[in-house]
Amino acid sequence: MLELRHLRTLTALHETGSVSRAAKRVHLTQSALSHQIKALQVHYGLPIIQRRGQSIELTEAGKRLVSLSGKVLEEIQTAERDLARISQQTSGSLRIALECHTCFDWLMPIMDAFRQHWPEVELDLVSGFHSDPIKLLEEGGADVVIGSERERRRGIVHHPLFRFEILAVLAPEHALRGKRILQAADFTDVTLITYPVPEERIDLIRKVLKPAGIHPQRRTAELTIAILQLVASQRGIAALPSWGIKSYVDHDYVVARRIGASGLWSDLYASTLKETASRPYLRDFLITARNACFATLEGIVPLA
Amino acid sequence: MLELRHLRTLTALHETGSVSRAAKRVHLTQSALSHQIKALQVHYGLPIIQRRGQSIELTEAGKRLVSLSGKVLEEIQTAERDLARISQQTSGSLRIALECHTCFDWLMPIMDAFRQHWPEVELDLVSGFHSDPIKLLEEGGADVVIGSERERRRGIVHHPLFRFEILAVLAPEHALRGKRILQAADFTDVTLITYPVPEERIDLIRKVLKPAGIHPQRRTAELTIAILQLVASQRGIAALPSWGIKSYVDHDYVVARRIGASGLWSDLYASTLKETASRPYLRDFLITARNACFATLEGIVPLA
DNA sequence: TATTATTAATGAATATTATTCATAGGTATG
DNA sequence: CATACCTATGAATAATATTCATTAATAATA
Repeated sequence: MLELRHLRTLTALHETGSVSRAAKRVHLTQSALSHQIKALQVHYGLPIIQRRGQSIELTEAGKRLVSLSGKVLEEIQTAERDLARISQQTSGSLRIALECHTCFDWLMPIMDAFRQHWPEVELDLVSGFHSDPIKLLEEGGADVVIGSERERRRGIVHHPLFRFEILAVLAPEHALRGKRILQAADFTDVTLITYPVPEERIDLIRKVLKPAGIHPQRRTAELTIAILQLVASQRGIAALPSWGIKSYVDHDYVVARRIGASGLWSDLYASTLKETASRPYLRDFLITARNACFATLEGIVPLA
Repeated sequence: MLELRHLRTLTALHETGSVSRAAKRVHLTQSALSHQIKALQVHYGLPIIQRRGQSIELTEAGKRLVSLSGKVLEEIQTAERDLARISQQTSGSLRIALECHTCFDWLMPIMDAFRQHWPEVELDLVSGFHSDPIKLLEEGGADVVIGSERERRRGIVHHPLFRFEILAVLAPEHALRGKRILQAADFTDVTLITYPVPEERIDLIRKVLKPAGIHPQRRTAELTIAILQLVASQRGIAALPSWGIKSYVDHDYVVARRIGASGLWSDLYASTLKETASRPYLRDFLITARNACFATLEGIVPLA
């Protein structure tokens, strides 16, 4: 018999186009999903997915179920928001401090949706840079910090968002374009174009260049698009999340290269005080954020 | 985590107003439902139901979930109809033969809904009386017979619908009104008002009066309301399903009395040929019919 | 008012079912 | 042609839902 678990699987399947990726998304094994799919197909006497070589494709029946799933899961979320409202603790503030510049891109639409769902909650972005953002939480200057730290600290909870890859971005005519993978040494004589944040905040420098003793020149820009313009016009190399540059790469405005053999990856967490973590609107924010990210950002991977 | 099973339980709970009755409806034990409810309440940190003496009441949270359930289950049914259409076998005929006169009352709205959901299926009522309605199926004169027989016959499947009680209906001033329960002997000198069908088709006669050797006078009428008019004007007693007369009893137009200590009950089945039974639109018809009946008719009980 | 019949809640035992593990076979890629 | 992916599958295991047995509470009945 059909259960919500199946619907959740279906959407994951639809969004990832692969059983194993979908499995990661719903925190199960590939085998579990395979069995689920099998059961559904037997139950309805219809194929739900179809192997397309390496990946899979949803059949007509599968797509119909995905559309069902979309509606149903959304209705459930709305209902659960109402339940949260019934149980009170529904008003409060959600001031978000962003450690990661590019996160603006995906955060905006989520914030818009959130404002609609939780009109009673005061939603804000905390601007400016903060050397110790976690301290902000403790001092009450913010309610959530979105960043990549996961330092264990009592009273603080780090909610995993996702893992993403940071790629080097070069002009299509750049001398290094021939290399499939860039190593630390390749950055010796280049100018690095970054957001205007301290060095410790830039993963490429902290995790790759500094350990290798390399200190390239830096030039900063506020906006992602500005950074890409500088890159395209040969002023230097940038290191940006794969999902932030996809459309530019697809249009050959710039090219992207992996950094190091297994790539440079970064994990994103939403950190809150323990007490904030239990607030229903915060939980809803996290669920929505994760869903939206997995639905829109390509190439990201779920975290434990 | 919320699953469809919980939603199905919730609606049953809502429609029956009792955990044990709801349990029967979804073919589980009372204990199972009690555990489900507990789990939900823990999960949402909210009470879902509230004891009101003997029976229960849904809390605000519970009602919200019921409304969710309604929407969701309906969407699922629509989706499953679409799946059936995808898998073909979607057209055909559904000619219904009615053994039970009163069934018109609940069947009509169901047929209307069915026509909308399955425009390709030819839907009809087979009129007239048939001494052996099952024969109709075998001869291809009908696709479903709704009646109370459950004679085992190869190639025929009997799908249980529900069990209902047949009550004696009297005028409020009738001499027998003082008795809580009527026995066979009470019918000795009364006129029985029935639909114009053979005696073998009238449960009261077949199961109660004939075994007791009592043969009361009969007078017939085509419509339920006509029968009730005759009863109200003291022309005799009728025996009708409890759900068919409820509103008349509530308005004191007539009074209803149980027949025999444990009541006179009748089971309703929808019988089809084995091959017809597997058609998706037939399955959908059965599910819809059962749901609609349990939602509208009071005092009916699920069958195995 | 005592008695009986119902009804719901609960903990422990059981049955069922989902999930994982281990593995095999298929398909791209270099 | 080897390697790295992917999916499918049967058996073993883990998880969980359900039942069983019992208690407490409430309503109906004598």
